[in-house]
Amino acid sequence: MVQGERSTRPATIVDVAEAAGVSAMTVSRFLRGDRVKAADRIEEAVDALAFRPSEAARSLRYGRTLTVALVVPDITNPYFAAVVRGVESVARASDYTVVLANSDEDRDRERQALDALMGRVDGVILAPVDETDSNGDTVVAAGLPLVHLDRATVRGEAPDSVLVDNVGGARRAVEHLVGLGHRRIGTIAGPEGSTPGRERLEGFLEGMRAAGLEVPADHVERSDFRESGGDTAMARLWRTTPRPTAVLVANNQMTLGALGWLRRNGVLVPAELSVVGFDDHTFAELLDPPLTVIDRPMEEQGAEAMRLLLERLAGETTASPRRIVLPTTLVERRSCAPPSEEP
Amino acid sequence: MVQGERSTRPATIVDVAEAAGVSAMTVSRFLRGDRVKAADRIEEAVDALAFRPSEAARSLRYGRTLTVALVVPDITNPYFAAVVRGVESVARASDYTVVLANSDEDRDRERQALDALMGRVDGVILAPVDETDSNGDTVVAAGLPLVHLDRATVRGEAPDSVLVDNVGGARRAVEHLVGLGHRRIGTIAGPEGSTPGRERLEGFLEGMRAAGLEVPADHVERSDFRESGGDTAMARLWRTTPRPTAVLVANNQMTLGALGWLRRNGVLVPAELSVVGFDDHTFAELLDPPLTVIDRPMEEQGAEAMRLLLERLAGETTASPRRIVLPTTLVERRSCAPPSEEP
DNA sequence: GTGAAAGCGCTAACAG
DNA sequence: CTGTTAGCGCTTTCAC
Repeated sequence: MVQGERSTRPATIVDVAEAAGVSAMTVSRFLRGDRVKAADRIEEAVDALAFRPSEAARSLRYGRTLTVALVVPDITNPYFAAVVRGVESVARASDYTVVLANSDEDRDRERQALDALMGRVDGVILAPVDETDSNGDTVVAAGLPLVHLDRATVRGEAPDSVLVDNVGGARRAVEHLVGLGHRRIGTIAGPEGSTPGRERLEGFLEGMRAAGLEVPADHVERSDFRESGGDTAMARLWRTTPRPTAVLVANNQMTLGALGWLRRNGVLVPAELSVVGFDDHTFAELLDPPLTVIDRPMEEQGAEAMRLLLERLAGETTASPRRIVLPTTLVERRSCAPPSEEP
Repeated sequence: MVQGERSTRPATIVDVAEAAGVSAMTVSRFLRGDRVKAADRIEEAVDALAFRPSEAARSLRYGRTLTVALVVPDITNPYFAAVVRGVESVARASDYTVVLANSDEDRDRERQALDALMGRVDGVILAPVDETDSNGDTVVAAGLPLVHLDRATVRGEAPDSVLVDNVGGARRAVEHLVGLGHRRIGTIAGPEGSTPGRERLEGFLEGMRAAGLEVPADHVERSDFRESGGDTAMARLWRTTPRPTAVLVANNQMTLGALGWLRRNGVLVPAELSVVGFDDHTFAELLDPPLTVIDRPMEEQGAEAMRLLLERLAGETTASPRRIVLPTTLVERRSCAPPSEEP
């Protein structure tokens, strides 16, 4: 078949019916799996004409597209890649197809993406760029089910959501460091507007309070979840006096930036500074030293989100919003050690 | 609006027409941008009813979905993230929406993804998992235009494609190393089945031949484009005798793996081994030492692919397949130095 | 078992 | 400037 040979328009169910000498209805039944006398002839005709039912016609007829959208803020983040895998694994067992869209951590892109998808999908899994935002309302207003993933929003109706225990995870990291003897612990936190940013800082502060430790203002660095942000935040943190002996970094990308800065500036981990990252990463093991992190069930998070969405799609529309919170765990590697002697 | 309030079915163009006291046709014209007397009343009705035209009906009517698919083998590779950006930037200026699918370097997943997309999109940009594969035929058979990105295939009809000068880039890397005085240069190559895998090795061998240098068989490591692959390949390469004084690694992920191994094993770069990577990476600058790489215009590659696809979609179906090859460039950082004295 | 008719929501073509 | 008619490809009645 030659590229671009679109002259012969795609075969329709009527073409198949004629070729097989039956009515369109019989072909339709055959396709659905009903027992039909002319099965053989229809099958032949389908093959011969390379017939594929028109999705557009089906969608119009059914009022559904059998497609759902997954909108994430950063496709290059391995965390979201794992989420995609989880979503797809559940979707494969259903009738639904998943399409992916990337908002690039940008509110407007997110809105555009959602706008473009409305009408093409039956439901949406969204990891919102910003908590205070309400782009998800577009989806709800269109009458489509929405599931929030990883991040909640504070505005608008709360939809179903699948989150992780960020507070507990950050607390656990602090406890680990305190257990090693650290008393001056800093953090590189995420953006205020995002759930993981807010909650991981909360957990950090809770942990410190519980241990009876003070947190000087300059030991809390606000950043942006990007590598470059982690880099500059680390630079500032290192310049404080007294400087922390350990640091919790609130996501994988920023951790890489922070470690880059430390290495370039000859700071030894963990001898001079202990580091705990948030979110595991293929990278974490390859680093020198291998990185201690707070991990979470990533694929499972995606899978849960898809399950919730499927339930909504199946019609359980009256149930009140559900909120699933998955646990976080500490993965000990070698980036943490007892603090060195006081200078 | 309450989540799940789907009881009131979405408003149709007829609902709007009635509310505004005109015919459906007039509403249709208004929506298209034509001048219409009742514009105000229609606008009001549209807002009041939260009307959104049904994409399914439009698709059926037009015979087109105004959507294209981009199918990539690894969404976590920053290279493909950049490609996505390029594709989307061109798409935004057109009427088309882009949906993303991930094949995870798996032939079957690729086929499934394409199957699911047929009928939902008007065209496909595909970065094939394997050259010897012909999943793209599904697309062509469905009468849809196809553009190959980054990787070509050898089977089936050749579609339009956007590639880069892998051979030239790899050669350039070798020339750079030879210029520094290296004579024993090894390579960690990609999978045989993929275009970049094959071509980058070709370029490497060409460069060596041109410099009059021998390449012992054990200085060529076949790997899989993954971090873990780069790691183990580096281990093997380092154990050869005599070992190379420089190495070209055929993609970004494997380079990270190789560097991880070198660091864990205390091999100093570039003092003991010079390293050139393929594909730039936010990471390349953060590494210690910053990595010298062969770079290529990634966003541009995506943009070109989308441009080719748009042309096909506009109806230039007779033009013979085009093949765009973009240049690669050497980005010198600090991972290469003259070889140390012979032991 | 099978078929004929009707309609999902939208718009091109043809009147007015 | 506006409305009427017809039909995109499919499937759900309702008949036979």
